[in-house]
Amino acid sequence: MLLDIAEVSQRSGLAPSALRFYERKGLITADGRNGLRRAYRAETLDRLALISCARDAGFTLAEIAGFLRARPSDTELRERMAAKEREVGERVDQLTRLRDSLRHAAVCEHDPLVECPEFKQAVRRAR
Amino acid sequence: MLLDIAEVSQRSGLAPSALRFYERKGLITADGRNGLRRAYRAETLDRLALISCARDAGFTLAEIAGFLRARPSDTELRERMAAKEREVGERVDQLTRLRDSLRHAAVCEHDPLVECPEFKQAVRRAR
DNA sequence: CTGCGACGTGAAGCGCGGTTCAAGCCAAGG
DNA sequence: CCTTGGCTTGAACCGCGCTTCACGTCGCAG
Repeated sequence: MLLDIAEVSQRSGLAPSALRFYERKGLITADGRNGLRRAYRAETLDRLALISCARDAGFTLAEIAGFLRARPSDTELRERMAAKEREVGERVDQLTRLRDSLRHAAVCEHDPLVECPEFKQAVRRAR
Repeated sequence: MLLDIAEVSQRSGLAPSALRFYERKGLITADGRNGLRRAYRAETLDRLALISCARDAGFTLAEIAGFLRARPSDTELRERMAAKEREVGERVDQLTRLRDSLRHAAVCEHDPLVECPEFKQAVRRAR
């Protein structure tokens, strides 16, 4: 019932070295061994998807490890998650403005582009 | 008319060491010297705001340097900017879903939180 | 003239998120 | 039995974005 590390690596898109690295950092655990080879439960794939997602979103591995240990009773952690939610929300706004700037820059005729007043204004809004 | 490095550092929120670092990387130039001290034109502050903004958005300094050199005639670069715009757009969508997941996680009663089906589904959507 | 403090330089160091390397073990196939 | 190939380990290394360090040079106040 356990998946070999090669299988997990392939299906998660993460290198075996990354899986071992995550194990050292306490993000995942190997649930068995085939000889010396690590073997993982299928749910580990869900967990890895979550980790990749959060890491892409700019969370540090240490933060992710914290959230993974979360239990409903941990109110301090809940507060940190709520704070993180606000932070992510701000980031969404900022990136949205940046995307709009890029959209304009891609068709703007100013030379250099950086001097375009529309672009500059967008940057000011994005601060 | 030129601003001393200390002034620029303070007003941009960047350490003098960071300004020198950016100069080595070709992101900014010192437009003069007061004795040995670097001095910058006021527009450098705009430029630094742009750099900070883009860096916060996940651009590498090398990418930023490329965009700063952009001229309207540089069609290859325009294409890269358009590509980056799409990329940022995807990131906005992903972060939006992540924010929604966090919002739910902060009030969810599952133990551990990671096992909440609603949360898991949100992660799948965010992939 | 003599500190003092903030700048200058190049080189080294740091934290993050891994990858790569050297050396070794193990299971399967020829 | 022996090779092959993919895993194991700890340790070293990498690229990024800076900061810190050691050492030197300014300009100004006392």
